[in-house]
Amino acid sequence: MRIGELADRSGASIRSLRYYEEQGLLASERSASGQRHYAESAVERVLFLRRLYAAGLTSSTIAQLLPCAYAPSTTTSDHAFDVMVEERAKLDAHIAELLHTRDAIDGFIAANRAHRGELISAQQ
Amino acid sequence: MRIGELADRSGASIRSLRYYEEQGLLASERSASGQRHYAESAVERVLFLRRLYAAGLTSSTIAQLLPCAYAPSTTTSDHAFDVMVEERAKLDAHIAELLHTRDAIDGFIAANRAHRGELISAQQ
DNA sequence: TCAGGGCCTGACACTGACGTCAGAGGCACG
DNA sequence: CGTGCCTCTGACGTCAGTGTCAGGCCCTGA
Repeated sequence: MRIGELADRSGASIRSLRYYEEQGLLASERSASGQRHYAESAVERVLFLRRLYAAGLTSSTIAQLLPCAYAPSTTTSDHAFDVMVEERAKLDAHIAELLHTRDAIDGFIAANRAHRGELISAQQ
Repeated sequence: MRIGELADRSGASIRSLRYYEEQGLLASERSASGQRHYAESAVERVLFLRRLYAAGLTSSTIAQLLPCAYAPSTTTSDHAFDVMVEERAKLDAHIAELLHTRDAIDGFIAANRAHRGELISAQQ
């Protein structure tokens, strides 16, 4: 498929797809005229890339761990494996932080609901 | 306390503290000469601000929901309350995404460990 | 009273993942 | 064969939070 279709199906913009390629995260076959062509599997790959971006990973970090994700058979992926384990740990810490933040917000929401409840009671 | 101490105790840079003030997120008393002075409570407030930033909230979003967090008694905080509830929902969705991503990474890690196990077995 | 560190404002630099525009060629369809 | 949509490269713009620098005032201790 061409880049427009991949964009539609993955939810990424055409600009983003070209950027991912520039960063070495997404390969493409080129037609004689230079147009990019992608296999079906590219859709899922882009979705995974977007997931990693959403998790706060940077392009270069993703580039480092990708070999681990897509070529577990290579012996050269020691670094990729280490990076992936490290990022998993960071992600875990980040999730814990977010849970804590969510609890804090829940506290404020509860306090407000209580106050609103009082207001409503007072009005009645 | 002055800005330098607040920076030390909150972990935020002096630059950031001034920026938070500029965005209406952090008030300060000014001395006659114009220097900022903060109460003890500012430390905790800055920590909360940093937590919200880390959760991906933007300055203006934080500014919108802060009244709800620090003045639940005002009747004017309807909008703040709505924003806070909305952000809590987004945060929840984000956490779910991250958990999903973590699972995906765990899958890759497991696949790699398995392969490494095979390698080690083959070497023995 | 001088030194040195903290603080002030204002402004420009930077980073990263894009948006967007310009100018040009590719490709299918009527 | 031309029209219209898709794609190409290259380059500059954007946004948000922050770093950093300049030029100058504040304030405490020797």
